[in-house]
Amino acid sequence: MLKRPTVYDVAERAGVSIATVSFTFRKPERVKDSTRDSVLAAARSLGYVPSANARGLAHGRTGALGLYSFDYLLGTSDAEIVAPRVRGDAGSEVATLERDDANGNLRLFPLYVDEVQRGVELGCRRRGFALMIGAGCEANGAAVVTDIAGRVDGLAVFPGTVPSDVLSHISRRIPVVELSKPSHDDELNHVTVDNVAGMRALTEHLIVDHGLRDLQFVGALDSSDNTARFKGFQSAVRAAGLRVPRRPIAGCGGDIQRAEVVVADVLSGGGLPDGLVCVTDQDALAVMDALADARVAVPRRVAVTGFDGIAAGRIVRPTLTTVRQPMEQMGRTVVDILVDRLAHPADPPVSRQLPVQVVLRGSCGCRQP
Amino acid sequence: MLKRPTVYDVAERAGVSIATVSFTFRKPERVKDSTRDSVLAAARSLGYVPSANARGLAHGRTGALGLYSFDYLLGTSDAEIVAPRVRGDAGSEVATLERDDANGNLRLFPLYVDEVQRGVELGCRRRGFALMIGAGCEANGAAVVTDIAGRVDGLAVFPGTVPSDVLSHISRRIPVVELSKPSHDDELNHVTVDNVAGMRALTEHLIVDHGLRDLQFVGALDSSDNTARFKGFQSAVRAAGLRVPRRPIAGCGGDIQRAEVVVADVLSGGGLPDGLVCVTDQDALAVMDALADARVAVPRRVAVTGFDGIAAGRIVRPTLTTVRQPMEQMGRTVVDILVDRLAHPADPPVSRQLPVQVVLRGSCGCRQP
DNA sequence: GTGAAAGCGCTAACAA
DNA sequence: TTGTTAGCGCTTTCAC
Repeated sequence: MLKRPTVYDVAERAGVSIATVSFTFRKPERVKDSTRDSVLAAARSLGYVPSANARGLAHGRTGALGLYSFDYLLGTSDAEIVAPRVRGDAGSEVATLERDDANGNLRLFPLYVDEVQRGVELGCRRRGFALMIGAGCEANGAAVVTDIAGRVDGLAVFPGTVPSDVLSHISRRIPVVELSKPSHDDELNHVTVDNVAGMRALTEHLIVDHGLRDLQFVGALDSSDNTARFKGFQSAVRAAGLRVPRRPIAGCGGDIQRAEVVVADVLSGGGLPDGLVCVTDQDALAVMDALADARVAVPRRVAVTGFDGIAAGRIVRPTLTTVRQPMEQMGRTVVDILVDRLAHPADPPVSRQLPVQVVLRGSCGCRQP
Repeated sequence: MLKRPTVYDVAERAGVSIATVSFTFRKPERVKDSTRDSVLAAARSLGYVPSANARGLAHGRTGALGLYSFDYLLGTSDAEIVAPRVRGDAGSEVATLERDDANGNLRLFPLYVDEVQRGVELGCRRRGFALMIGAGCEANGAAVVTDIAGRVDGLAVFPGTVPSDVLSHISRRIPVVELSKPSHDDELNHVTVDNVAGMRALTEHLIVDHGLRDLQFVGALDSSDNTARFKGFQSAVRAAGLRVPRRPIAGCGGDIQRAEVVVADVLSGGGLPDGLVCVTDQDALAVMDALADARVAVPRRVAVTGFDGIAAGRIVRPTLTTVRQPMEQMGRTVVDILVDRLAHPADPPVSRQLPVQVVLRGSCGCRQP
């Protein structure tokens, strides 16, 4: 392990040339059986593992795809790091936890990004690509994503994670898919969902089936996804002849502290509306938490809805009415696009829009909490 | 994008040598300000992204770590693939789902491997490594893992995913951590948990606090983790002076069909024991499902317990009593070991054992279902 | 402060 | 069928 064996070592040991070693691994059928056997034997005895790095360099392709995502994990749970025990440490004690509440204690994992990533993993496997994943924060984001871009044949990024100039820079080198953004006239490929139609359908449901009249939209319009959702909301409200909120209530990004502020503002301000239509599930879950703290019954006194369809929405009580994105399918589609782009580099960028699905659960009043 | 720009292109454009270009990116302080500016400008106008591949080759290190895991994802949900709509496709309809049961419908994601992977991701980020992930099946496993091994500086694998001869082969090239296996006298590093103590404590709880006398162990002894858990179970039963089952009841690996067979066997065989101590949460969840189908009340007529602490155990009713592994911490520890090995290649392999935690919930009778 | 040149480990013509 | 050889894009002494 000190000096990693190379083709040269194997060739020498087997008494052949390096080309023959290479052939033995890439096109085994082209070398004589006896040669192959001796090369394989030499490789085995040496512990030879071909360097995909060098191969990629020579061949012009790395055979890997990259995925760059949010850094929402960072700083999660350093507190829980405990000094690890050494094996054999006498009497490694076992702690016992007697209370473990499903609701509050449950982390939101898997989130939207996790489920999309899962789809990407599936896609890569199916297409025979390795997957390189990374995430960064504002500070080092550009550096990290550029690093990854330098390692792969194609890259997928979540929206809002990479400055667009960095992205367009990268896309001159390799194909890039940006998730959840409409196609500008840019050189990027896109995978989106129908945010407008989804949010419109959900809002219509609140109005038509539950007879709600006074609806407010909660969430920051800091992404095109969110903006489109607000448009869908407005359009449904307008079509019903109701008063159309000009602006959303500030969101909380899933942060419970900020959700409490939001709820306090709503309560002290114009009073409670009939429904709070949240821009994401994470916003909605935080808002529901804050409402519970404020003793406001959901859905009886106010309906709450989300958007995304993350797993946690099925777990909370009341269960969360939402619009589900086909997250895994989005991930697979990303890979399909990238592979296709690799095969046809000259073709113009593509944009695929996937359908969404309204999921009616407890928080809108459809089912018993 | 057709011809990816290289150092040569940048050097030419900036009117400097390739060494200067390289220096500009690696040691910016060593080039004159004006030179750096012109190189950066050239790089920008060309869309230059350094090839980490080539750098790795020249430098001898890739700066990436690898994680190889189960292929439990494969073949998951191809059925749900729908023809994607093209953007602008008029009236992308929105389906509405009115029933969405939390229990049955919920996928088990995130599983044990997902949570460990999360820890690995965190660790990589903290240590400045990229992460390459992959998984394979029996058929192509060796090829896939070798491919990954050829791309990274260090590799982590889940137990039972890679034949040990392949692993020891790889470990001659790069440091390898195998999860959840005790240290043999091998050249691999290991991260384990205290399976014996955990299962012993859980079993004691059933005996002492719930007064259960007739306990059976459910699960295949096909891994050292599982074997250790069985040992812990036996040891607690023996210490209590109860009859010690010589062999476990065959497990089901989380498969509901096979769980039904297991439950049918138990019912038709010696009759229902007081408790079914399952080797993993997935086994336990499947067994609970099968028991529910057979109208056997848990925990009233039989207690059921698991091992791992996956998220799904908090969601099912009754909630699952189990032993929680510190999965995220295991992932972080894996990275720590790998990085350390890279820094001190001559040191002997290490083994870290992490503590576990008994989590008392509904399925043993501790809380209301 | 900058350039020339020798590799890093492998692939793929082209020759033999 | 196998060997020779010229790169792939970058880093890194060592001169200048």
